[in-house]
Amino acid sequence: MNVKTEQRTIRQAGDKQSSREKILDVATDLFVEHGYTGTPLSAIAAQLDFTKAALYYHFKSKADILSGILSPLLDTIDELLEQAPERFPDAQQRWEFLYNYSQVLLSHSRAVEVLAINSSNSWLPDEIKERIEYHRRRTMELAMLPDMSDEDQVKAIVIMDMLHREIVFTDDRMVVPGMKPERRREIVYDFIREALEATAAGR
Amino acid sequence: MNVKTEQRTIRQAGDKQSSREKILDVATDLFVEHGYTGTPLSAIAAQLDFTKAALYYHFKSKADILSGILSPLLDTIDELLEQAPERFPDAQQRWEFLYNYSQVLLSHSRAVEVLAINSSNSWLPDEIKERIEYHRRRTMELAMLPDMSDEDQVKAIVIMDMLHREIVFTDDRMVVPGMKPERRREIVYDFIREALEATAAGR
DNA sequence: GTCTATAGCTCGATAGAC
DNA sequence: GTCTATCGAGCTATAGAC
Repeated sequence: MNVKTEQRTIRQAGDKQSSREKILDVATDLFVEHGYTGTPLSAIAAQLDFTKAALYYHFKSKADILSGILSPLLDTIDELLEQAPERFPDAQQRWEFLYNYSQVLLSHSRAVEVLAINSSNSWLPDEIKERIEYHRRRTMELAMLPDMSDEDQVKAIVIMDMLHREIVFTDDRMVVPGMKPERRREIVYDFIREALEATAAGR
Repeated sequence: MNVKTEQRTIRQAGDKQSSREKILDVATDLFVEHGYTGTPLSAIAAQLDFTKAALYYHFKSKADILSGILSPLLDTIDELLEQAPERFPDAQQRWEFLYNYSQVLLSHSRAVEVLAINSSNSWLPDEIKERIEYHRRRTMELAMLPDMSDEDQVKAIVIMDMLHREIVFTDDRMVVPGMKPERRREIVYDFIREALEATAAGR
């Protein structure tokens, strides 16, 4: 009997999640808190009152659990990138894309967090590593406009990084006391959009 | 006999480093590449043609090696923070401090990288965790000016985060092809300074 | 100051009962 | 679908020789 089974995220009412979903949910929490290599399967099993062996019915390996967490995010980004043209001709269309991109990240913010916390990628399955590398390269390309100066390219890169960070670190860190998350997001998005538009004007 | 002992960073000519320094050097490389929990002591020992047991003459635990890597950085930040006033009255003095702060981070950039890569802090010794938390809070305070609006506070936070990121990720990622690191740094610093000054003007 | 040897444990993963 | 039981490997850390 395990006394300490605190629920770290809000589960569905009635707890109708499948075991697979429960495992992914708990694993996400632990991977964010202790990192992937820092989280043994025994910890995931313990929080669910499962045994380690039970996990292997649903996933073929520890890395497979990680893939299960990240895949929905990566799939959605793939879809978004497929719809995008080779390059955006103007700042307006670029911003629309980047905003949509940020919404995708937000809708999978837990998975984004897992990636951000475990920024040493060496233990990631190769397939996942390649997809992430492609996403990074492609979104950077799309953050650029034709004939941009070197200076504005650097700025666009830095601003894109800011956009990524905003998804991950709003909840608990670096927050102005008493400010609602929505308000903060609004301010940051405005700041990002204005800074990006300045790079469009300067070219 | 270990054949594979590639040197990952440039060592001093003549290899006059003490064993302690060698261990810290190699451990830094591996902690950045595979993370702290992802790096066994055997990997550190193997790259030095030491045995695991030999490491325990110089350090009392794995966490102690980590402390050895981080302490010089944390000590230097402590010194800088001791010299700072409670608050900076104007944007000029604030920027001077933040620039000095960035130079400190740069002069210990490998240690900063170790911290950034292992952003899940749960395995850090408590003493180190507390020092880092204090540094983060204090530098954020010092990035603020008196009577700043909420909006400008958020911007200052985001910009400070940008400054941190610039220290860590210049070398290998998100770089404009063919651009020298010095040029990039110059552009980013200018961007940061201008953005920060805008928050001073807006209050 | 570095070694061999090993304790004591936990890891990821598997076999097979129910 | 989850269990008990267990394997072999790898882990941190220690004891004690040299």
